[in-house]
Amino acid sequence: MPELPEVEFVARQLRETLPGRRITAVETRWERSIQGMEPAEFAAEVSGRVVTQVGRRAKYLLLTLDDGRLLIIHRRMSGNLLLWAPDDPEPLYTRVVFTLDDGRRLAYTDPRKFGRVALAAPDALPAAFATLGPEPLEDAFTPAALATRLAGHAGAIKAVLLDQRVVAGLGNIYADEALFRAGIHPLRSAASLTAEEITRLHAGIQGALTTGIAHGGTTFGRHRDIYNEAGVNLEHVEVYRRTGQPCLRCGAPIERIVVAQRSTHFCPHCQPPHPASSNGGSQARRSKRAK
DNA sequence: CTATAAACCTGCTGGC
DNA sequence: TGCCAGCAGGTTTATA
Repeated sequence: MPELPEVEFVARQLRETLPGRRITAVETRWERSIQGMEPAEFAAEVSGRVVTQVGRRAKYLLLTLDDGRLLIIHRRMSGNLLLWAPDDPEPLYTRVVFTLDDGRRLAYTDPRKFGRVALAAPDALPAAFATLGPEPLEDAFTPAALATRLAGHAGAIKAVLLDQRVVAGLGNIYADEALFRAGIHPLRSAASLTAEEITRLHAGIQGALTTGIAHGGTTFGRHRDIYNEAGVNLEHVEVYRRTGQPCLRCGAPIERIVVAQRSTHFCPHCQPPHPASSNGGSQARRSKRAK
């Protein structure tokens, strides 16, 4: 479930709460939620450590410990991190519990059990980290950088945007939103996009992500922040899960197709299938015959 | 390489 | 009301 905005929002909350706190105990309720070592070893290694920093890379949440190692959490489809006050009952679907030295606890909850918690040294990160693409909200991510990443990918742009090696952090919601903002059909070949389209896509990616973060992420099911509050970005999405509803720009009904096994939503008028001509985005009209 | 499917899991929703 | 098919924010692995 969580994509970059949902992970980033939670990282920001944890950053105000966790640094300086010591983890005094770790309990595992579902063994496979711990990756790479036995739960007992994990508990022994993590217990007693102080959290010094909170960070994020792609959809991974990174807690730096005072021995330099990283607690790496990936929520996958249904994971949440909930701050759990001493008097409250244990949250549903709790898989791992971190007890803090102020008496509060941080619960990793995950009904579907896809998410993973791991401990790793900075120079021995999980293999996936080595191939992650650029962070789309960092300065180095320019339209030219995006163009470089897309070059050579003949597949559908929607599928390419979901590839974490191309750009890190986009998932199904924000890929659809970014393509709508850019006026690009999800089945267009990534390699076929013009420089102008890539510039619009770059802006669409950043716009969709920052909007998502500003609204606490998109919740239509399970995403919650550390205080168990839902994000409200679902009220601000333009195409995701809006099948059959009128496009907010032109009124045409939003369509749903399947791309790379994922539900894909787009406006058939604002995101035309083939060429870049007759673009619904109202801008980009004249550059066609310039050459 | 690209592409598609299946696996990992459980819960929720909508249709009949 | 009850049951069942289908769907869900992600990633990895296996197969063409």
